Amino acid sequence: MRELPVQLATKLYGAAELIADQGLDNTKIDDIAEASGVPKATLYYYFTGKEEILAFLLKDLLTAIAGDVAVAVSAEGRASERLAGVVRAQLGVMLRNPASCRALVGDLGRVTRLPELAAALSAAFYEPVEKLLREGAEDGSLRRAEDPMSEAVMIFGTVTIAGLMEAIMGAHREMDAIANGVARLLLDGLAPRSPGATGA
Amino acid sequence: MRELPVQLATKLYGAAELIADQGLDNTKIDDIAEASGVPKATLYYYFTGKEEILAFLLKDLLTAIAGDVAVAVSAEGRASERLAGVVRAQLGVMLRNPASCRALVGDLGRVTRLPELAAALSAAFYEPVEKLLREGAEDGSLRRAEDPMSEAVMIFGTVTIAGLMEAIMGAHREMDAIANGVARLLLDGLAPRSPGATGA
DNA sequence: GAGAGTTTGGACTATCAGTACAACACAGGA
DNA sequence: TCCTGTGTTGTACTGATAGTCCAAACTCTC
Repeated sequence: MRELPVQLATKLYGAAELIADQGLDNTKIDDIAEASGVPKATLYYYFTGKEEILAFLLKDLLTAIAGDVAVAVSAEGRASERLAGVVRAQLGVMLRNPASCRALVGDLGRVTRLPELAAALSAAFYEPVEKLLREGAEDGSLRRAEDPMSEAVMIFGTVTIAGLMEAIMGAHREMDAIANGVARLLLDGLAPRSPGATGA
Repeated sequence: MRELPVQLATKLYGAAELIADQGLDNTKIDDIAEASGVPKATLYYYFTGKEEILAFLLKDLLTAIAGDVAVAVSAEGRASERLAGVVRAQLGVMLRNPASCRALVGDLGRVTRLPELAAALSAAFYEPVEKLLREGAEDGSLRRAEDPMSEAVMIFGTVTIAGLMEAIMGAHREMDAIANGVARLLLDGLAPRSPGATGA
């Protein structure tokens, strides 16, 4: 992939929208060319194919995150506060670039888009866990969540990413070790337990 | 999609491997036919296309998760313990079906597979956050992590999924509200703070 | 104004997803 | 036994489109 002129890069952002809406392989190269105003021949001059175009867009997103995260990491204050800053930084970039985010999942989402899968996911995870969170508030073993639904989503995210990492890397750790790590993070958090030194 | 004979479904699992390795649209229908031993004409008799085949495989994974999670949720014990069980359940299914997991990401991973993106991700997030976790252990604002790398991964997962959810659903909440929710989960965890009622 | 790198239109090719259809298998019911 | 419906499969076909090729033009810089 050749060095990309800025002007051209700018034009490409519109393509993220397109890919987000249709999924990568329902999006024709000619569509991208038309939507971005960059001729197909030029696209092929810079990229080897549409995957590389999407990769460029995602890399761009990551670079933006990298930048903002770096700032947050090296800010003033205790680590716990800066961690909160990191969270804000990443979320900020993502919310400012919804199209790229949607393209990221959209590609995987062509499959997940099917309503039955969304329903399956909800039944498989969100509803049971949400119920669990409520029960935990009852029996006192979990704190009361102000938004159980979105906490259920985050829990799912945490477990899923941890699992994917292992599945992809080829599980070198014991399942129990992973599960304990995840459970500990979810239950106890990152703040130290005893000395009331909770950040932000 | 017609009701799928069990025998046929079984044969298809091999296809997950294929899709995981090559990504969905580098995988030809004819490849899937050959690898699974199910003739192309039969595949089209049951599925409308390869997306639906992948969707079937993922739905299968979700159904398995749903089953095991349901068991964990309705087990005996306090909610916090059962939550740990949920984590184990999901991870267990995922690690037992690495090919499907890889297919899930692989499709998105065709793009992420590019080494430069993996490197970008690492630079953008894992390394800075890992550093942050170490610093937190120093200044006492975060507990000492036994495996900062994998905690960094989980943190990334939590934030990313939360962000994706908003980006996809079309951000109806304020960024700060989301960030606070995420930060609170990450820092304090789900266990109640004051009464030493930590689960599991 | 020469020459290197870039940009573009347009025509071409090769590959494959998806379709069509006929033949076959095999059930159960008359 | 034949008949009918439901799966199953091979094969041949078509249409779309990703990706290639190339020549012409355009834009720099020296």
